[in-house]
Amino acid sequence: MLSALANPHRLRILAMLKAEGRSYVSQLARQVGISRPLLHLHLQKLEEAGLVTSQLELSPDGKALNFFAVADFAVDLTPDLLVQAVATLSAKTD
Amino acid sequence: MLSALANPHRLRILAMLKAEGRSYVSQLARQVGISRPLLHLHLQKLEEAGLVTSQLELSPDGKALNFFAVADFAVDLTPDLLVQAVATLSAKTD
DNA sequence: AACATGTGTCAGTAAATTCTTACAGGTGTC
DNA sequence: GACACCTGTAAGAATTTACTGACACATGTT
Repeated sequence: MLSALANPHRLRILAMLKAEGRSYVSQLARQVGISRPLLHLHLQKLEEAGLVTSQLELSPDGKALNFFAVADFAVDLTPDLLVQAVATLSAKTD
Repeated sequence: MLSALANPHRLRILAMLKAEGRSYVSQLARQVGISRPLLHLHLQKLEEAGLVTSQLELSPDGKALNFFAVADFAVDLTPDLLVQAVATLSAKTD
């Protein structure tokens, strides 16, 4: 999840989605100013991290649009929380 | 700062420092189980991000030891905060 | 002097990410 | 059918990040 946030493009995508409320892939690509395949990749990572949600819909003229929106996350980033996170990742008995 | 946290080694370093209170480079390298030059690199990134602090001291037998400790940070990771962060990074007038 | 401890840095390589280009499929309109 | 939209994926290039091994320097002990 932290690696998903460690990228300017992805932060910009989140900001844009937050501003727009929701947007579909091609439109969002134009808004952010990056290619559609690249956006698709970033959206994948964001969705895997649970930071955005997708919802496939049909427009009035029958086209399939994949809408994305920011998930409602809230994490208190402190040293203590990171200690817990590390315990989760590695079950090493040093 | 987010990229500094987006790495298992660095999270482990923070966890170890939090557990030990403080530690110097060579000792910490042994504790975490990575090479000293590599640890040095990670500590650099952590310090640049303001997540750790360093303090050069002299041991009783005259050796210069560089002690590190975790900084007392607290960030509330929410969509709204990220929007602010993006505004800081890019002053683009779209 | 040779050794063990500590500090840092630099060059080259390995690996992971990021990005582009090209492809393949869908529906509706001219 | 050709075009305009939309969707996805996959291969290869380019870039960034991570890592190793060697070097240089310092102090105290054998």
